Amino acid sequence: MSSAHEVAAVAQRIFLERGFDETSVDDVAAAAGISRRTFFRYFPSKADVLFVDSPREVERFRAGLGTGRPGEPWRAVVTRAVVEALRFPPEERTWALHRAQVFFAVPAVQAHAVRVWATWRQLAVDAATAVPHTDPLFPLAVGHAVLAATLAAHEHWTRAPEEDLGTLLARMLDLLLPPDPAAG
Amino acid sequence: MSSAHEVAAVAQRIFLERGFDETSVDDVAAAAGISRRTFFRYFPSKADVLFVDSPREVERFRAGLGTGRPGEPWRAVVTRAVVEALRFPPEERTWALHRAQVFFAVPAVQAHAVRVWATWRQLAVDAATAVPHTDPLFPLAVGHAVLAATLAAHEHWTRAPEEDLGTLLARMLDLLLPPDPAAG
DNA sequence: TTCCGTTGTGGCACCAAGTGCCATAACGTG
DNA sequence: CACGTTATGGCACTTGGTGCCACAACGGAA
Repeated sequence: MSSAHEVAAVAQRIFLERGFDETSVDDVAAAAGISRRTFFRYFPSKADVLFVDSPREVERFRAGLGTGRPGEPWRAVVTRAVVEALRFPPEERTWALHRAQVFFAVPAVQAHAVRVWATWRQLAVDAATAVPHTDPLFPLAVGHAVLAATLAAHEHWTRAPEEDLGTLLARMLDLLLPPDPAAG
Repeated sequence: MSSAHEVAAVAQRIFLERGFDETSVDDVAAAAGISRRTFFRYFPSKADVLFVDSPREVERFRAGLGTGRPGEPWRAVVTRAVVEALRFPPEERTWALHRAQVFFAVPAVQAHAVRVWATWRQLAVDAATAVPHTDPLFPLAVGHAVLAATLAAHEHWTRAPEEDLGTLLARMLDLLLPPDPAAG
């Protein structure tokens, strides 16, 4: 009855109404009809409520990075993987937008996202390591570029919600991914 | 006698010896000879101990962004500003390296750095806005690129401390800063 | 059905980070 | 010396987070 997703939905609604810092875990637990202790069994921290879908997105990113066709440029593969991983059905658009808005409004939430970012970055670094390159900084650069582009796209999206997130992601990646190392 | 810098020095030493999460604020306060309450008057949070120099670095970054000579490419100006802002005298190298190591080892510290990052990013975004461009995503991309390059350079530095941080920063910025928008 | 092991849940006590309030010590100025 | 200002310390309180234990719910085996 009270699955993690349902608790997350309740929590996100309250966060939007009252603010993240102004809402205690007890408030969320009470509103969701569970005990405080059970809340912390569902989510390792208060902020993690907003990242319920994260494991699924990470998994899709990992899967997408492995779908490169022979001869396909690595930038295209990475871009496709990111866009596919963060795609959502139209009915979840509002939910995703609200999540992004809370994210950029509350430093404490961004703070907790650091752990999630690390996973993304590591996947991108691993993928870039497989690309032939001479500069040893190349893989790390790709990893941080993926993160920066994702962040930047979401930030712009919260200010221009009518635009398409997938397009924004692709454009940001085009601006931020390092040039092809084979060219140098 | 017990200035903020001295307390910070004591704290960083303990963090290195015993670990950040394993050291309580009471431990630091006791070791520094001040009360717990006074500690929180010096630093807004436990993690902020590691960012004592941050305001000065931010100020140097801001100043550096304003030193562009006429005709000088914007990428060169940004790169110079970042490298100059994060330059330190040789005797502080060990201190800076230790700080970077604690930083990447402890997610809680990275978490708190989000606020500092926001300042850097905003300065870079403002500087990029002044550069003639057509793509509205350009300034945001520059802001996130500066952050990503700084992070990536430090991360690499912690794994290869014999290399020069300034050089690493410049190389990472060269990889991650968007191409000149006037070319497109 | 009863018995039993597993799992989900709640309550309780506890620790650490952070804050507000107030008392008091230190200090320069008249 | 008296005074106001400022730095410090103590105390109580809130909140996030965890460990431990008790108990209810559930499914399978006798």
